Amino acid sequence: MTSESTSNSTKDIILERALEQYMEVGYKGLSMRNIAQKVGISATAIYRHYSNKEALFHQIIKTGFGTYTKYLMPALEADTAEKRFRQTLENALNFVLDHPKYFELIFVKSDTKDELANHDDLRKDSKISFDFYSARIHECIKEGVFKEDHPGEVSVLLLASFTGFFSLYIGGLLPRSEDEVRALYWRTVNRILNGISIT
Amino acid sequence: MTSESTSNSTKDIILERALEQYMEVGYKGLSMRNIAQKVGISATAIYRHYSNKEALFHQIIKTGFGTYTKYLMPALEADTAEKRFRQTLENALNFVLDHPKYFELIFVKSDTKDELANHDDLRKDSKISFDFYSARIHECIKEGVFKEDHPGEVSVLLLASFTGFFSLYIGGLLPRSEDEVRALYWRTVNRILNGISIT
Amino acid sequence: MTSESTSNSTKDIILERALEQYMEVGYKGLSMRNIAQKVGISATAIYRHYSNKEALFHQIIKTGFGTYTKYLMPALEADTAEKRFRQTLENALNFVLDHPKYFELIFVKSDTKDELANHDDLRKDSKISFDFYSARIHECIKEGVFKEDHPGEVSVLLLASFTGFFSLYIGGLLPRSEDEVRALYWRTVNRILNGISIT
Amino acid sequence: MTSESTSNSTKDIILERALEQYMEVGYKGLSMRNIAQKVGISATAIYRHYSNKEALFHQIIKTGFGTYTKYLMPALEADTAEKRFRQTLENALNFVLDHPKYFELIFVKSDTKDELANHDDLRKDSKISFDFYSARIHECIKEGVFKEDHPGEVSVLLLASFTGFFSLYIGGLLPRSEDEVRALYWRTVNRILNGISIT
DNA sequence: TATGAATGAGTATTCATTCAT
DNA sequence: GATGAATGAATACTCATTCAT
Repeated sequence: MTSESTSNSTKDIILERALEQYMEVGYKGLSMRNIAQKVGISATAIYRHYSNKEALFHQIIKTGFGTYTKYLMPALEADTAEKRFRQTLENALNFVLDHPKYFELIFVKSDTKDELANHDDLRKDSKISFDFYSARIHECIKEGVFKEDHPGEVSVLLLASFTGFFSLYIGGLLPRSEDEVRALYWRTVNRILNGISIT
Repeated sequence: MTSESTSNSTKDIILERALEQYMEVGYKGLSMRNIAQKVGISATAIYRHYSNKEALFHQIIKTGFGTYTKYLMPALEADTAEKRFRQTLENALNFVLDHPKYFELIFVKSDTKDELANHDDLRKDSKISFDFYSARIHECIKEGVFKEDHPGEVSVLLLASFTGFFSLYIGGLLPRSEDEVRALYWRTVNRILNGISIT
Repeated sequence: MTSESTSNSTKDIILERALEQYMEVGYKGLSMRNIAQKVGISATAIYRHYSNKEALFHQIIKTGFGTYTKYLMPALEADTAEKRFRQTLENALNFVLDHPKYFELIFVKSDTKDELANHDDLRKDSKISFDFYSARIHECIKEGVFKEDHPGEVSVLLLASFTGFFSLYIGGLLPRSEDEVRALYWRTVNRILNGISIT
Repeated sequence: MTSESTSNSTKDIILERALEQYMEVGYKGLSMRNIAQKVGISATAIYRHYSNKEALFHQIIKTGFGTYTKYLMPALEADTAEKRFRQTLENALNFVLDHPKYFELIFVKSDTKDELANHDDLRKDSKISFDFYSARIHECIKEGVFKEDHPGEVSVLLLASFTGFFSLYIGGLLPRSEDEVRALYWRTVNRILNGISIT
């Protein structure tokens, strides 16, 4: 129960199966019946644990953001801004490789946006992870690791690049082997940091 | 409304409303009833124009790819590799600003991937636009506009960056004003080309 | 146009295709759309020729009875009761072999019974063919070809036997070759006439 | 209502009403809505008991064959081939009088043939009853009850006759009173066994 | 905690038919 | 004679949810 992917209670198993099914078919395709079948309980048993479909979905997103934050946070333990920044990139990569479905849920699925728009608590969770990223970049600029530049816009650039990179990975357009993806990731990071054009 | 995507036949109106609704709720949420209601015809009248829901969706995607390609192609008229590359970026930006829903459909929605997986004709359409992008980058490397580098990996970087940038825009995380987005886009392009770190 | 199975007018072609489709799927499965498609005209064009689905079906049955009667009648030309009886059996067999679908329509399909129940003209057509049969049997008893027996009950026996025989044939439970069926038919007729048990 | 086919569970009631409706309108005309209405439950409640329309129809046929077999089997207890044969005829008659709709379903309806063609288990059920019939006839020939004759062809004759007789009964062409039909049945049986013609 | 029965709204789709052309 | 567009009713089926047990 303390590990982020293992759990034993029926409630947690429902959540896991629901996440899996959601990633396949989206919110509208998410079916209490189908989840129940995968869990091995009756459809109505779910209502013992979640008051309705939306409450269950809400919990899926909440768990996604929580897991993401758990991955990012340890980067704070490094002792320089650059190390904290690079560790954040490493942690984000690990998150995506470990939980591609959560990444997709958080960064890609539009259902999530709708849910964010309507629920303050989720918006707060979302802000935490975005801000973490920005803070690392601000640090780097402040400490001279990056060129003197507009911190918000550099954040945009990096966030866009990494989100895009992961999207390509999720979409199956990058090499499948984890080692290859890791290596390509860091080469891509370096290209972005150093630029690709001649002058 | 004055843009080139407007048309008057019932068939085209259905297509437009279907696209709109698809972007809100995905394939599973796409409802023939609902489309019909928005168009102002009976639910079954749609079948006069599209044989079924999937045929309608297929046409949505096909039109999306077709429109995208129409935006990209004119870049070939420029007379240097770099100009063709920059014009391609410009055209892609215009496409996203003019047709954000088509962008989302093509680059983000997973339903589209399923459809691509099952239909050769769509896969061909998809390949055309991806290859166009790659070809521009290869040219630039070959002609010394970019550093000597692995062309495929530079493609990955650029594709990831722009896809990510547009995703942020679509997701509402960038300034709304078109002028501001355009300016930010080009500053971001330049940062990627030139790098952001000091050495 | 004078032959019972060939015709050229659209009206007749519709009738033929409708009969074919009816035999496959029954009245409820009979579809104006589907008939039209087989004929090669639009669904609504049928209404130029038949005022609605029931009128079309009515004509199918009427044609079926008419054709059956046309097969039976020539038996009257034979010069003895027994010859007329045997010729009637021969003609009925020919009708079934030539038009198995009409046989099925007339003797098996319950939709036909419904239609008969509601339409006097069809009931009259039906009576003509049944009476023809009975009349041949009455003749045979009267002229001593058959044992002195209850004519109505002998009719029942013969009608049951031949209807049943044809049903087995239609149902695919008898040999397929026409020659074999013909031979088996006559052996069966003789067994019925002569009995099968020892005493 | 006091007969052995009545039962009280919703599942069984659905089956009975479905059978009734099927006999009126055939498979295509069989409507889940309509069955539900007759049972007095909502249209969708049926799916709690039968996974879909075909599963329900399948069960109808299966029950029909099962019932028929239950009627025939006790004939085996008689102690001579002739008695077993005559008892089989008696049992078949009882089956038809008790369950005319099942008879029609099994021997007449073409939908059943389609279903048989596609489902091994039903085909097996069907074979059991046909073989039972044949076996009784073979016995009779072997034991000299019938003339030395081709057993398969005698089977055809008898099967055809009785199927045809019952068809006439079902079709309303025979006397309605059960006693009269029983008497006519046995007179017809005797006529078939003994022949009707003079020589 | 869990289940089975049931419901009512909603889904895609087919159909006979009408109407304007 | 024929068509294409459209309609409204009907069909099988799925779904979230409630309730009694």
